[in-house]
Amino acid sequence: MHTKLLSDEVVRSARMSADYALSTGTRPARLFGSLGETEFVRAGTSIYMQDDTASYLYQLINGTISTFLVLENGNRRVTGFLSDGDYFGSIFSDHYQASAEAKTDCTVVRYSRQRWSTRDLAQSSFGPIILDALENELKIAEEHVLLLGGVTACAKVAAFLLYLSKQAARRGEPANPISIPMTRYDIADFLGTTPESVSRCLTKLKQSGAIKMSAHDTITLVDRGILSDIPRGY
Amino acid sequence: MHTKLLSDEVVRSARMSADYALSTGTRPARLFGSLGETEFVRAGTSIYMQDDTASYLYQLINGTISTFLVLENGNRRVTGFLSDGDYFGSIFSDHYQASAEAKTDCTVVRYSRQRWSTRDLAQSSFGPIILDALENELKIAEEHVLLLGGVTACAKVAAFLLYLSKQAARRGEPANPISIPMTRYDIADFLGTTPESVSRCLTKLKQSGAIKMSAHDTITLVDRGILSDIPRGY
DNA sequence: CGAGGGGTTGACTAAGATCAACGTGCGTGG
DNA sequence: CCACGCACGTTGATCTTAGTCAACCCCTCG
Repeated sequence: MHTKLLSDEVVRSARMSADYALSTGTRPARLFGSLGETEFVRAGTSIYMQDDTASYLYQLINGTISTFLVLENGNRRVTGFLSDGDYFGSIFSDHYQASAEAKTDCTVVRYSRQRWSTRDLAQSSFGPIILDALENELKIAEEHVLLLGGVTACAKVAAFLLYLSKQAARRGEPANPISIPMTRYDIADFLGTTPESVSRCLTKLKQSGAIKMSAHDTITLVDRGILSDIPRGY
Repeated sequence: MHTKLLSDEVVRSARMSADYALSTGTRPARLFGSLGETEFVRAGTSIYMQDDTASYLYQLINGTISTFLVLENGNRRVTGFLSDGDYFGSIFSDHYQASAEAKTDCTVVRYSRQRWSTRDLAQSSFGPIILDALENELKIAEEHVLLLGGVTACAKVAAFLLYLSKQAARRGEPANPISIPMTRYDIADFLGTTPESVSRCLTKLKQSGAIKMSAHDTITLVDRGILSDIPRGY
């Protein structure tokens, strides 16, 4: 236990980039510095499948990725939409708990887990970075719980739009005309509703003037007050 | 960075108890060995409130605790029901993200966070234990997402009963006549439904022979097959 | 040009939220 | 010790919401 896994220099540079990124409000650009392999993934491509051996730990550098799982009854559940800087890859498990799929063209850094286990890495000087990854995963799940707990479908959809806007702001993009890289089916499976309901709610929000839709995948948030507090019989 | 915070002896004993507990299928009895203060909490008592300064990190030794938060619109969301061994107390934040309340008489160990931050502790020899706590928090949130994503209210309630049974088995209690220490309101706020719906679903499950209720807070799971796969028009 | 996938809308239906009444157990105070 | 209040639980009646089935539009791609 507590073996020295990596050279101090590599560790220092990785930490530096992480600190820098955090201080500027964006996310660290690299997980393991030069140790990770950068990979480019085309939109619509699968990155890994549920139950596969978890050979890599990933960090998303650029783009949007969805993670989802298929239940025994055949239902699909989207467990998260990942944004720049997010870590993914079932950090505690030796098999992927969900499938991961690129919704846009993406850049990811992947790091082989063959040689070192996550727990060993956490013991090494990389501990703080592993902690960042865990904090990240936890925040995603907690945010998801809040969205899923919403009372009406419209409340969920509105909260989801605000969530996307916050994600965009986090990675330095303008928070207002937000782009929706995922399909209505993805959104529905994420929010625990149906694509039809998502569509209807967007229409209602559009009619009430809360949002504007320039295209199916481009939405402008006009009145955040309405979005953040959808009344019952909206 | 990486200062030696705690004596090796204390660390070793804490690790030993954690390893022992994990190997027997139960949870570690103590987080920080003799460093934590043991506290007894009466049923119905608040342990801490949302937005308070997070002075302590907690581990539940015995009993059931619920964590919940109140949204701006006044809605309450129960974010988790904690069981023996579970860690809680907003590990990454300096203010509690939710309130915590004892549903039964409880024994907890609390550890002051005044002197050492969580991240510093993770860097110390306690790293593995902090990792356990994080893995624990993550599992709770992921489980919650699965329950909340359920299609019908009855499916959620049935899944919730199986979840409680699994929790009971984890802490070595018999998995079958399960005790329900929380109210229907708590369950409803946890599952994203209403107390009336919870009650109705339980009645249906009782009528179909899937469960038996000896009291409001004692349920026997009779047919787990029914519970694990509730059809649409149940 | 046709096929297919995603998106929207409409009509219908079923699930569940709401409002309300009532029952039960428990604790407190007369 | 009993009576009362109160919180929780259950059940019923009603009505809103949203899931389902279906048609149609639009766009892209072969």
